[in-house]
Amino acid sequence: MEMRRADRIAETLEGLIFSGEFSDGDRLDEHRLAERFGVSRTPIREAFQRLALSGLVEAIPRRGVFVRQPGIVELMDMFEVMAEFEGICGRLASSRISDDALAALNDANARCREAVEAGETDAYYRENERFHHIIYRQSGNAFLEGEASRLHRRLKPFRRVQLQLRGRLMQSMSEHEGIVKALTDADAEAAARLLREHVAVQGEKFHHLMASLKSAAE
Amino acid sequence: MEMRRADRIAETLEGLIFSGEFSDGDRLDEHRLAERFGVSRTPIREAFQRLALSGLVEAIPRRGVFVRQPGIVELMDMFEVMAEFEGICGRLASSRISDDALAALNDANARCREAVEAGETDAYYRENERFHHIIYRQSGNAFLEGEASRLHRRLKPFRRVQLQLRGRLMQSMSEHEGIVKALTDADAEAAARLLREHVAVQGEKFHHLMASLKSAAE
DNA sequence: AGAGCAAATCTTGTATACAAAAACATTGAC
DNA sequence: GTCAATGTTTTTGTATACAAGATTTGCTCT
Repeated sequence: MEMRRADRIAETLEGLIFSGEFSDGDRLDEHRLAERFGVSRTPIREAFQRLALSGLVEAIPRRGVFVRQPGIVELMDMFEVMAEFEGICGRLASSRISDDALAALNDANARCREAVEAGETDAYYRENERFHHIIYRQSGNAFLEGEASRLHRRLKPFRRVQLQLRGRLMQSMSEHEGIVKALTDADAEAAARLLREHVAVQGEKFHHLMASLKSAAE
Repeated sequence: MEMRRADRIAETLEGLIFSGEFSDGDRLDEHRLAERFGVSRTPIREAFQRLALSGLVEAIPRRGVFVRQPGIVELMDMFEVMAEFEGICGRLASSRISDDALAALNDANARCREAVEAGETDAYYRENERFHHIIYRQSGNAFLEGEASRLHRRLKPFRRVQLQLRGRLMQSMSEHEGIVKALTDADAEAAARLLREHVAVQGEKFHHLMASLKSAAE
């Protein structure tokens, strides 16, 4: 099956939720969305199931589907797990990583640096993502790679906010370099620790996240 | 939404796949299943989506859905991640666990011991599950708890095979006791290490898993 | 007889029609 | 005026009908 149409709709809806067009608690009306997308209710419902499984909406039987943005507590939990994922990937990758991948990491990092110097947040964001995906892949565990990618993707909109923190880009950059060094030296524990700390939400990052959530809730 | 009917069907299908009625590569026919369950194709398709998201079947567009049992490599990857999950839960729980939960763990362990002595594999299996779920919960991270439970559930049929290993029950028991001790002492690193090793597939366990997979493939 | 093409058949994906349940509003009683 | 009960109206869940793509079969041509 798969229904390409439903897939496209799911993606679009995801975007609409992230962009804030639909916010927490909103009910998603099948009829309205069907009209809006010019399709019947069927593909809309299929799209809903996708979103429900990825946790973006909650489906209450005989009531409808509701947008469900994670609260601060859930978000912190998710970041905590993400940090652990990164750490595990790093630890495993430190002994399994290939020379090509190390080169690719350095390459991604170089582009990151260019983006920072040019002040291009979007470019930095893109290369940062590439950097992390390489490490997931080099964990040598396809299942872990999938799970890490899934959660990374889910946290995307919130991380984006974080990276806009002034001065954060530069710090993030230097952390990347430490991580590459640990991986190059095959220092498993250092790679795990640095990656965990790189992603962990603490200190100033925490307050910034709180603030962004509050403003989004208005 | 949620469709109670589709839910029941998804569960039933899951059971049929685990029980071996449908095996790897089989196509699941919508018409046939609809007839068999006495419903229309719609709920069957909804059930398929659930199964696809939990990874039990693969949906190929315009081709159909196919049962997709994990191979040995994928399975090892999943067990590796499960071991890490357990370790993380243990590390977090060691500082967050409540006295009530510790009592519950001891209780579950006592029942485990009874089951071992009575030779009741099923009872042991049930209590073992309870034991682990308590630890997931006590990680104090609801998201982590959910992810760990999900993977635990997915690996259920394979773990069951493992526990039938002669003498494994006894060893598993003593490992449980070590874990409870580490948690009681709030020894984070010991709890993490013991739980990781408890779940990790290595040595004899690996060979047994291999053998069970081969026999299932026939 | 075998390869290639075309028509028929089967299967998936989508739309619509229908049934049941929940939300809503109106009416009536206290 | 408020609360409850009942009837109306949405809205979800399911069935069926229809359309488009894939597969298979059989025919033709070499």
